[in-house]
Amino acid sequence: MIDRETRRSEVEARLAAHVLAHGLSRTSLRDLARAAGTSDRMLLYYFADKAEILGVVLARIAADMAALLDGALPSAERLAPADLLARLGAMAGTAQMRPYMELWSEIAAGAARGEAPFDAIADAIAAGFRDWADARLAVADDAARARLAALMIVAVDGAALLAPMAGGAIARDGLGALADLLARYCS
Amino acid sequence: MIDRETRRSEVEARLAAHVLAHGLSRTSLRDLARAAGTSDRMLLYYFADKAEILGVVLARIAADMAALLDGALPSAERLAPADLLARLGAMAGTAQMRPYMELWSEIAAGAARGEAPFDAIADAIAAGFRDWADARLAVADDAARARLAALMIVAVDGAALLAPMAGGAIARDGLGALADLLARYCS
DNA sequence: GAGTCTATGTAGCAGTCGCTACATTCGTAC
DNA sequence: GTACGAATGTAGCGACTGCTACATAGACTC
Repeated sequence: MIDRETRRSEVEARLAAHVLAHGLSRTSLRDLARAAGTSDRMLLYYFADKAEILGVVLARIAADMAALLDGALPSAERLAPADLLARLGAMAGTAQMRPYMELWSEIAAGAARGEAPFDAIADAIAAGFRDWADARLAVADDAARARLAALMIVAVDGAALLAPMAGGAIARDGLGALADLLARYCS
Repeated sequence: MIDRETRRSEVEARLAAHVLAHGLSRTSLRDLARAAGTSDRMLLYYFADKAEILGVVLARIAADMAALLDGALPSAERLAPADLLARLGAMAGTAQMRPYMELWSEIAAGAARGEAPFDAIADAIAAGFRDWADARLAVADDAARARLAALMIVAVDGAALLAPMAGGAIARDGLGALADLLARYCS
């Protein structure tokens, strides 16, 4: 027999892949179990209940996304606002990144209704986003940098939310207009 | 007995109020019926099935929101980008407007997964937003105005999505930073 | 080999879901 | 009054939900 913790970790990884691919709508215990190659009975052996499953899985996905972001743009180099926005916008449109953004908007919508565990996780993810941007902006003044970091996140999240609509035109035009503004501001 | 169309319209209004207040999570036929003061049996007498109910109700809510926006800021007067953003941001934070924005993020999340009827409705709402902003921006060049309108919508939607997180700080700071940028650009 | 603990299967409970068959009441036309 | 169609109630179906009681199989200790 295989060690429980090892097996649980494997299951966790498969669950994360499934949730990332299919969102939060198809997450009954039986669906999740099928995706993880086990039974609902075993899921509730590894985890206390469904809420713990979602919490653990979403936390893992958030960590994966953070690692992906860090890998794509190391915190060592700092960019001008317009450049960082361009990089962010390009990354958010990537096939690799899109599932994360779609899931993120689902989590955010759940958090808006105050549903657990989405509210806590959404808070952590949003703060992570902002810190990530703050650490990569080449802006001397602390307060100004924090505000610009917030703007980056607001714009990219808004674009992600609007990406499916009107063929992505609104998201594209909005980010483009902001990039123009930022370029003017920095020169 | 009351005329069927009259009764159906009354039910529709109550359903809209309920969905607006509670979002899409508590929308079982029995929940909806209770909120409308009728029975699930009667809902399926007025409407073909649950999908039609949601479609009709969401369309009605979207129309209400459009009317609310028009009433708050008539299309007669055109504003500078920074001013329009300030007005939009202030309105989105209103107690009257918040339920619409929360529901909007739920609809957008559903649309991102391609679920009917959210995809079609989301498209219509997003286009309405953009046209609304476009008709109120005091910018001479058509292309530039369209891009700025898209930016308004992207920013306000991003802020709405992030409003529940970190006490609203990210949304507030992001919109503030953008307002500064726009003010500088316009002067 | 008996006893014990962990891992897993089987079966099912009580509740909710969308939806429907059937029966009944009511207003109206004749 | 009677016949009829429209409106409404009652009851339930089959599928799904999260979760659990019970049984079993295997590994380990003595």
